[in-house]
Amino acid sequence: MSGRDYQGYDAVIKSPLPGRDNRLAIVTQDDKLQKLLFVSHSTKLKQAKSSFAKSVVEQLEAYFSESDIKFTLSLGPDGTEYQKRVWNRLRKCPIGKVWTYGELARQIHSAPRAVGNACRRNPIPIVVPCHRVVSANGMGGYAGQTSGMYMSIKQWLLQHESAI
DNA sequence: TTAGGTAGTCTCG
DNA sequence: CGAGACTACCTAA
Repeated sequence: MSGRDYQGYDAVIKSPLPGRDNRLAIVTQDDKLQKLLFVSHSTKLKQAKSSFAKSVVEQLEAYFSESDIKFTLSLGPDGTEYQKRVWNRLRKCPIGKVWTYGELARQIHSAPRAVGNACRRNPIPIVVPCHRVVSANGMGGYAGQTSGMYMSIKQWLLQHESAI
């Protein structure tokens, strides 16, 4: 078990996402959301440990039930300057809208491949909506994969948001 | 369909 | 550091 084990999580909740990794583990630091991880359905659930973690839980649950809520959480992801530039820009992508890697790249004067690299390392999926970035011809990837369970999650999220 | 271009990051040495 | 490899890509031919 490398990195944090589940005891390091500030909360673990159930989600309606498809697949085995349908629980969400929340990691905060100094009242900022630092990571959101897809963890296995066998991971122990955990009550929010702080009032900030509780508001993360509430907003996620609202998102799953209504799909068009806007997250108002301060974020503190670890990453390079460039990665944070990509993630910050991505937060401006409205619900129900989809950008291509190329479109996002033009907005920040970069290149599509580099954008894909940064999205791949997004530590806060859903809240930083990397599922809204697709390729010009296909779906792109999600959570580092281009097929499999995480792509199903990406599709689920897009479908959820288009069904407003 | 593929070749070549792109920007950022990672891995060796 | 430096070269080379590796991407959740894109465009032109």
